[in-house]
Amino acid sequence: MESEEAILALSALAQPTRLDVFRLLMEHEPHGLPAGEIARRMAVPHNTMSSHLAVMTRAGLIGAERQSRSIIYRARLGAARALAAFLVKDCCGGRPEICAPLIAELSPCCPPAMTAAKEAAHD
Amino acid sequence: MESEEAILALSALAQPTRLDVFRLLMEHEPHGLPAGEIARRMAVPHNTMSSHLAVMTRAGLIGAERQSRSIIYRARLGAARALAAFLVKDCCGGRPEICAPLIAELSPCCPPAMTAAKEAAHD
DNA sequence: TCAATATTTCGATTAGTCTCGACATATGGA
DNA sequence: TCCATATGTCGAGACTAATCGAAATATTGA
Repeated sequence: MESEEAILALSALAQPTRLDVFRLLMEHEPHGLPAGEIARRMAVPHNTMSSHLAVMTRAGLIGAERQSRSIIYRARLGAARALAAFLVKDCCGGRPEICAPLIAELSPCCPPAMTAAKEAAHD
Repeated sequence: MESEEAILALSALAQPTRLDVFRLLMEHEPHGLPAGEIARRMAVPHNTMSSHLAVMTRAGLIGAERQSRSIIYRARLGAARALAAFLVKDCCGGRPEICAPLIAELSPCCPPAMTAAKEAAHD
């Protein structure tokens, strides 16, 4: 991920409504939610939400697909992962020891590199 | 990490100069760099840089310590890790399988669950 | 074709951010 | 104390983002 791309994603998420929308859409993976439903749940006018969704789409954080009259938005989990990786990647270049604790922090909820699907059922 | 705190960190990093400064300071861990040196390297007036550094400090991304006439800034790696974790944490709640790939993505550069405890002592 | 629904675009207002010159503060040494 | 160095604060101008009413665009079904 390039800096310019990261800046887009960071500014998209650096806004309360949009951050909440992204989290909402993450919760609704893989089905997604229609634009109107998102606006209703966030208690934001539909046109305001529309511009927020446009910002997030431009940043690559979400994707849209028309389904009859509705437009279904879905979180792009890969984008979140890429951004998270970007934030700690630099330090890894020369010194893996610096970001190793990140793995440790995430590992409790997501056992790394093994039968994650089964082992994590106790969560 | 709370949303409000995350928003502060995200907006702090959602600006080209500040993102570059953060990466620069990451590279210079654990020694840090004086404010003037940062401004010089980024080719930005010292007062402009001063306000950027203030924003980042307020967001908890960097820390400052006076050393004689200079003020040495250092990246707070824990903040970067916390932000990265925040970005993927929600999905882990119900479905670890969604963020397991993040671990996979970071693992190549940072072998997980190794000497993390020993190496992370200085952060 | 017409009306109802779902979403986006336009336009204007308001609020916030970025930048930098000028000035202020803090430190160390002569 | 006085000066040089290092950094921070203030204030103004230019730019950008957020919000939302009103109008425009798609889609579906009668």
